[in-house]
Amino acid sequence: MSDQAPDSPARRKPTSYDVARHAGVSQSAVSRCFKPGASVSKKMRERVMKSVRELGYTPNAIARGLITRRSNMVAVIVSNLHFYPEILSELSARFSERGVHVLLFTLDHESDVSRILDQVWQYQVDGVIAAAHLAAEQVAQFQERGIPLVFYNRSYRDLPVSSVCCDQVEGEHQLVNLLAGNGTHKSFAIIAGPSDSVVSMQRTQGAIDRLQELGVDDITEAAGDYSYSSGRRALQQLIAERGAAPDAVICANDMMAMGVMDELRFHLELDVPGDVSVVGFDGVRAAHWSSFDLATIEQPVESMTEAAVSMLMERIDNDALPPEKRTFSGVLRAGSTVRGA
Amino acid sequence: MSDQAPDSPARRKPTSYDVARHAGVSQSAVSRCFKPGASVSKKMRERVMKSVRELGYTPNAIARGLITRRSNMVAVIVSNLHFYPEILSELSARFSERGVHVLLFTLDHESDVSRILDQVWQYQVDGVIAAAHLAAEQVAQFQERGIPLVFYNRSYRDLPVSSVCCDQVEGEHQLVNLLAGNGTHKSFAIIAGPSDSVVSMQRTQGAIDRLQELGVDDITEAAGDYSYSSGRRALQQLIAERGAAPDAVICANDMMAMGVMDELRFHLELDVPGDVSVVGFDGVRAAHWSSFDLATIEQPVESMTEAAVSMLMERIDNDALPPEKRTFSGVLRAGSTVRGA
DNA sequence: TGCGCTGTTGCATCCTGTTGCAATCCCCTC
DNA sequence: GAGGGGATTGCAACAGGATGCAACAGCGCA
Repeated sequence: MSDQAPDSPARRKPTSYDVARHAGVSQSAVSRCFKPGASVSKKMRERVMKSVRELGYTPNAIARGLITRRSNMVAVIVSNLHFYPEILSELSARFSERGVHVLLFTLDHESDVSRILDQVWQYQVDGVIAAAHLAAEQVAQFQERGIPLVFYNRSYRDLPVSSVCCDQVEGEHQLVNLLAGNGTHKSFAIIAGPSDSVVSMQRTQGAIDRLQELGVDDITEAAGDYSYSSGRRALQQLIAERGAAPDAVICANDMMAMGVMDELRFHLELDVPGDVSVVGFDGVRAAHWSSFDLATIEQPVESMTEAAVSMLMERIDNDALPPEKRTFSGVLRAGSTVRGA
Repeated sequence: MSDQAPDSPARRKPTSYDVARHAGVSQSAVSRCFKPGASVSKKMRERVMKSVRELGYTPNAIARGLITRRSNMVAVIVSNLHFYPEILSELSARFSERGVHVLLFTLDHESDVSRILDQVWQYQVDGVIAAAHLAAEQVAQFQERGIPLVFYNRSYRDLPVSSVCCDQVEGEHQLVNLLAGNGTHKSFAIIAGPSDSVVSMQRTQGAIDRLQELGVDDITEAAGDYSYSSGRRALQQLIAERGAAPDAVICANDMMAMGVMDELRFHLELDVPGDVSVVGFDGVRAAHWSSFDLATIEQPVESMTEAAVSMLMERIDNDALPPEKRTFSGVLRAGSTVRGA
């Protein structure tokens, strides 16, 4: 009588009720067969699973999430500019091991943040990893709503939030020590990232402080946006300002450092490190390539992602855990872009 | 009497019932205030919204998805190796414009696929973008379940599935024409990607066919895994086999081409393009850098992602739409790695 | 055979919104 | 003031599975 073909491809997906009817048991029995550790006899489980296979049943994670108040999803918020693909796939893999799924949010403009957060609340995620800048009142909303939040590679000195970072200041000190080791560099330039980036601020300030400790006072500053081309532009601007290239350029990240290297070598006909030394920060893949072999600080990405994931999961399982900041030391990679190193 | 502090941070999130009670209206009225185009009087909407603000209510997308059978989530499946960050953020942004969220799945090993698909079914996603290889029977499951699927940058010649591709064969023809244009190249090498990559197969076969059309018969082949270092290794192996460097190296993607360039220039002391010409495929950012300035085919990433997203959305809204394959032409970028070009 | 204990199972209710339908309201017209 | 019609609003039935509690089965032991 029905006008729907019994095996039409658009037929309704089977539910636990369908399975229960087919197996001649109650719906709750079916439910229990999918709950690890539930009290189900072997006979019951086999009977149910047989029907499950025959009907092609898959539990509905949405419905489950509604009643358990656990969606098993976490949001990962990344701002477009500074995102390394490795981190994202690393995060995704590690969450996946724990049966948790990643809902991805990318930010084009900082103004999107509140719109994004609205979405985050709606989707009932169990927790959030933020690799983007949030305002203090936005951070406060997480606390109000009881949603665990872990910052990745940025920390808020005066806010009680969890974060995983690489020690930016220590890293810059290592780089400056490498540069200053043999006294061949007199003038220094620093190319910062975007002015609203706390990480850039920490890195550049770390470098400046160490330089000043060592008695250097010829320091010029410029800023880019973390991209290759912005590194090149910043260098041009810097040289226009100074009238000559500095002895060493300290860049807030590797991308800009590689831009600087290419500008020096291919457009200004200067040798790296013969004429100018260059250092970066991050340890991205391309920095290892023979074309660059850049001196940089390698962030321990694996340890950092593992830490971020486990911190978040712990806080999802136990909401009484206080915020915690974990800082990892970066590893100096000397490369061959520093004169005399 | 309650032992729960009234403003404890862990208090239950307000639901539409709480809002309704607070505003003195029915729960369905609250629901309608969040449904665009629903019949709600201005007075009612204001009254409800006032309570919404006062209680800090956010609709629960999970519960909504349960009844509407639309989760407004799509799964994006990427296999680790060949993924460009740009594509992912591009996809995420375009879906976001349409109010759709991205659930990210990354594949480490091909064996993960069926486990991943299981997760995909459970999460009731409205559709799937796959930038990974699926077996024919896995593709069939999508049809059975009525979940729209669009492949990104890989197509199945003999399967009725939707896909968005760059024309690999045409692109290779352009590259070979560029190389062969002035008759200075006699011997050619081809570095393919992994053997299970259909894209790599198409690209290398496209190049070989065109070379043979032009009467070239000195062609050596090797394979890498799409990575920079595998390009270098493949070149070494190739030279060991031939006894000398070929006149031109055609690489299945840009990463390997850059590896080849670096191996040639920095380890074999050969000039590019003076001694050896190199071409890639993809048009990744680094290919544009002055260090490489690689001859390659630029995939029209924006058009392709837009096409993938709109194809998927159309099929989510209308499940009667037949599969469609869309192929975009790549744009030749001459660069400066081809002798005499 | 009867009793108590442990391990299973089913019942009923709950989670949070959405929506068809019917009741109601408001305002205007006659 | 009564009647009519469209716009609003509320009621109640879902969507699909989780779970506390009570009922019950099976088994060992007296």
